[in-house]
Amino acid sequence: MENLAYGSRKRVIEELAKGREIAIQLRRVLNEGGGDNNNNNNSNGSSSSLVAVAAATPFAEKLVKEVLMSFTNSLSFLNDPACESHEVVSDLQQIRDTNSKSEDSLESNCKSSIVSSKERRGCYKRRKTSQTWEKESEFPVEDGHQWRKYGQKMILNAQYPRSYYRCTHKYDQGCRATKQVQRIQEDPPLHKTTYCGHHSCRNLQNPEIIVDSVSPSHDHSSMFLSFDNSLPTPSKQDCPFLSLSSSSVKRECKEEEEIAIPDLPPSSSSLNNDYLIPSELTFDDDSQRHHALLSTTLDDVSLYDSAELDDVLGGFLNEIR
DNA sequence: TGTATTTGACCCGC
DNA sequence: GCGGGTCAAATACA
Repeated sequence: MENLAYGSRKRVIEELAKGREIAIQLRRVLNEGGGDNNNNNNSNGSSSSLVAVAAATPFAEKLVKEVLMSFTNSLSFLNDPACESHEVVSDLQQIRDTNSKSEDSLESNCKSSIVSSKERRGCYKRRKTSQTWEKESEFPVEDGHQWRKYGQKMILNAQYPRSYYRCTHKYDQGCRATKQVQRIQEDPPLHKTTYCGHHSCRNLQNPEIIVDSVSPSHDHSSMFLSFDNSLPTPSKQDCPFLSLSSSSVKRECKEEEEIAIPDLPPSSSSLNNDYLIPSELTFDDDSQRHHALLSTTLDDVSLYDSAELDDVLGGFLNEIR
């Protein structure tokens, strides 16, 4: 964010602020419409709240649509090549190219294109420091993704070896996500997991949306989202990037659910369809839970219960500022 | 037999 | 030159 030109940065802040205000309105609407289930547990509460929710839904949809529009605009501003960090461009470009060029890049990264398999050992282009974030937990965290261990090393001044994992779909889907797990201490056991890069793969094992992030104490530059693109791509009628549709999507509430600023798609000028940012709005009236789902053909971002929107957007603003 | 893990070698950034 | 990240052959496992 530090690299943002002042004008674009201002616009981003304005858009996010606008989105936040709209989200606050939305929260009120949803709460008034029966979002507060705890107060509607009497015999008539459920049906009446459903009616209220149904009545409020069109307006709520409109509000959420505006929220999503704001986010989309913000993203498009951030996609301005002048604003986008070199790092992200490079990283995403590599992701984009991976599927079609994985073999080529492997070769091109070698000093010699004609080498034996034995000589190719260790022939790779080490990624420059990319966006990372860390989690500490008593046990290595189950984050819903499939990982394959590809290395382990003793680290200087570290008591325990560090394990290296890559996404199982590195080769079949070109996913470049990796993580490192290192035990920090024995008793009580404590592991630090460092994630590097985000998943561009479909997570077939666990289709639910996983949001990886950092605690507030972490540097915001390392904030990241982990996405899942297993959901259908909505149309893009409402704006070049945005559309609304309806489906039923439920999200499991996880203990460590956090929302983070996603890394950005390539600049809009170079966008191909894979990187457009449509969005999807979901209202699950039956369960009286409200969700808005932002999805991209590459990634999906899920939001939430209405009460979370304020926090989420407020967090975005704080991060920007 | 196919897949995952282990482990030493290799390469790159600092 | 050193330390850390990745590769890939060898090995383990289901």
